[in-house]
Amino acid sequence: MNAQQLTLAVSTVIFALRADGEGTAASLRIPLVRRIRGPFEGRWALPGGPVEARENLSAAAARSLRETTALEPNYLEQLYAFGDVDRSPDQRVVSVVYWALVRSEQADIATEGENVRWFSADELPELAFDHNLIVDYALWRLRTKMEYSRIAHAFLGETFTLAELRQVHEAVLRKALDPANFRRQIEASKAVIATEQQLTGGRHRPPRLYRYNASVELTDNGPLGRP
Amino acid sequence: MNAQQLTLAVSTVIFALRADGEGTAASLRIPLVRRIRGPFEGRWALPGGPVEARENLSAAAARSLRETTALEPNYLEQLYAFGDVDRSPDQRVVSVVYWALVRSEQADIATEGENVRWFSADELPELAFDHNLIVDYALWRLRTKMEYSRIAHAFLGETFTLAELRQVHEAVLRKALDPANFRRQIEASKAVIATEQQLTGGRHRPPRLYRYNASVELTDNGPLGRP
DNA sequence: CCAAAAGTGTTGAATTTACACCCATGA
DNA sequence: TCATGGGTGTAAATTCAACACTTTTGG
Repeated sequence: MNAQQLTLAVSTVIFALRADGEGTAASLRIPLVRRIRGPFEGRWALPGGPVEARENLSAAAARSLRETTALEPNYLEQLYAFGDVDRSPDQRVVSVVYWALVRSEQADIATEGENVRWFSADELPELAFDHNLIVDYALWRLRTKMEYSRIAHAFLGETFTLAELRQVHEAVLRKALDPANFRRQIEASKAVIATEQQLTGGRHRPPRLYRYNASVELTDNGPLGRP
Repeated sequence: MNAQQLTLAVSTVIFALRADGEGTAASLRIPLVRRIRGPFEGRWALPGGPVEARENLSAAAARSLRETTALEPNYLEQLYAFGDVDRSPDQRVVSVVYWALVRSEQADIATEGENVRWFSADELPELAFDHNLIVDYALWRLRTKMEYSRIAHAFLGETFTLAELRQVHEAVLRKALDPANFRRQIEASKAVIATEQQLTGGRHRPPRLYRYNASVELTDNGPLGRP
């Protein structure tokens, strides 16, 4: 192996929940950056860049993410290493891809300009390289993991109502969930702790606010622990 | 990034089910190779090697596995990319690690010599680099996946009895399973097809032989399909 | 009072688990 | 015939899913 022949890079699929307009239900959105040089110049691509010699892979992912979109992820996990010989036309590039979740407030702050734009995760244009496949795989992982872990909390703030938590699940899984059964499931899992506060201002009975139970891991990654 | 500073390698955790002696229950075993140069000279390590410039990652894993142990895996899947800065003392090495399953017959053929030896997966010596962590993670993935996929078939031959299939599960999960309920679970999953043959020679009622149902994928890897 | 979402209760269905029991073979 | 694992039956326990109903607020 040899640097002239092989490059190691990181890329990140960033997910946020954002509503299109007022009153619309939130949907999964990801930020993409426009390529300013070839190959695939002008096409949209995942944020990323080369790995520095003295930088861990996850640090490289967090850095390139900060540099291109100014986002601070709430959750970051390695997705897969993509390294097929022909995935980049000129040189050989092996990309270690991460996926990240950011809070809605974060996503609003994120710079959106000529070269950074948010897209609906289910309706992407044709992207550079094999990035469509990568996003599809990240989406699949997110949806699979939503069903058996607590990652939904990474989309929410310090306190939240059970309806908000349920809406996260509904937006990601794209299906309605029974509020009564959802409540019991969450309570049985001990993933949340009830606070004494409630959220006022709605035109109905004020819901109780909950807090994430820090003694329960977001996900079980076995011996790797929190990545 | 630069070749003098960063090396890309592949390693593989290979699992086989082998009985210690006659009549003993089979247990999970993995082959390791002895390092013949520094760092960690003399220590046992996972088989692997550098990625060739014009070779896919999975091909590199299969090749290095063939070259060091002469094994042909029945199942091969990417595990994780390990790339912490300090995981190798001298140079920076990023390893894309795969895990593989081989049949018992294969494992018997496998060369065992001065520099290749099979170890019980749960009682390993102190290995080179971060390879103990890697094996622990691979074990965790194998055990997790055994519960919701059909990878157990990768340990077995063309035809097998349900008792043999159950013993694979029991050996990997290290717990006894109810034969009656196991049978119903497997039959409900449509993962196997009954043949007309039965296995004679036992000192009891001859069990029916089954065949793996090829129309059911071994595992669901979403958009990645079979790796 | 009414509408709307919060929150509780209840019931039947589906799934899991434990274990009793019959079957077919070799010795 | 007996021991042994193959294979079937069944009932209790647990979990899941659907939905009725009560509560609490704003208007």
